[in-house]
Amino acid sequence: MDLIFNIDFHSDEALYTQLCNQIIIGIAKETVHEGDCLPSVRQLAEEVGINMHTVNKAYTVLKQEGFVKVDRRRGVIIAVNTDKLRALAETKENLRILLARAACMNISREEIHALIDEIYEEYN
Amino acid sequence: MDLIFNIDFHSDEALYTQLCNQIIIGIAKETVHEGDCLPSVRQLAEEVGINMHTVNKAYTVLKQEGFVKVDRRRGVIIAVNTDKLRALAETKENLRILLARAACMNISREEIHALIDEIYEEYN
DNA sequence: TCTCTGTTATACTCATGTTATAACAGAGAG
DNA sequence: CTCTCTGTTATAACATGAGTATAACAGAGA
Repeated sequence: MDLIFNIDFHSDEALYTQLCNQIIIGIAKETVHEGDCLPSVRQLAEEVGINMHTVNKAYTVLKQEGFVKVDRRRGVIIAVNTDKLRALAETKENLRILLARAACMNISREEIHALIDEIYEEYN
Repeated sequence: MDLIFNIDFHSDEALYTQLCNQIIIGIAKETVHEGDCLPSVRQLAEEVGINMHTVNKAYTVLKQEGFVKVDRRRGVIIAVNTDKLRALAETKENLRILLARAACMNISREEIHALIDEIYEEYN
């Protein structure tokens, strides 16, 4: 299956951030796999109706964060560069504020665990 | 114990967002409780060395998100307005992208559950 | 050579974050 | 009533970032 991009122009999330997130979710759901090519910047820009530079920014961020790399011959390809210690630290910091909000709203630890399982089911 | 604000002027997070997060974490950790007063906008601005309007924006956001309310006599006080269904939905959506990143970096479901428990321990 | 990659440069518009100065209404204290 | 404290509002200025636009470049494959 191929990646389908769904851009919300009225969202407060930046367009390039939406692209990044959807690609990352695609990797997690195994819609795309290690070594797969992503559309060229011009192609994807045309497809979703945005500027080439916005797509390029998304790819640049994904490259810096270690999700893709550039192959002169094939373009941008999925290549996850695992820095697990750093990823664990970042995940924990992001969870800290997310769980604080949840705790304030009376969401229990058990409800969070349940949500985690539900989402991991989505990722097979 | 009182809230201690730690502002990072070099962060890419907006100053008012940092204030919001630290207050929310303070509520979750029970450093501040329902009914407690927050510093006045001018007081807090002076304390952390930023503009009054930046503090005011943080308070306005917290009010809109249902963490505080304004009492004409006492100022801004902690008052969590629970909209649990909405909170659950938002939490799940935020977890989705966070877990996708984690999954890409080979962080297992069990490791996430462990992180959750570690953080909830911080919140007693 | 032609055409496709990503990349770089420049420039413009627009929204947002932050600061600054100022003023206003409501409420408590003297 | 006056003084002083609240939050709130208005206006203006500036820097930064997001997004677009047009254009050009080097590398690689056909």
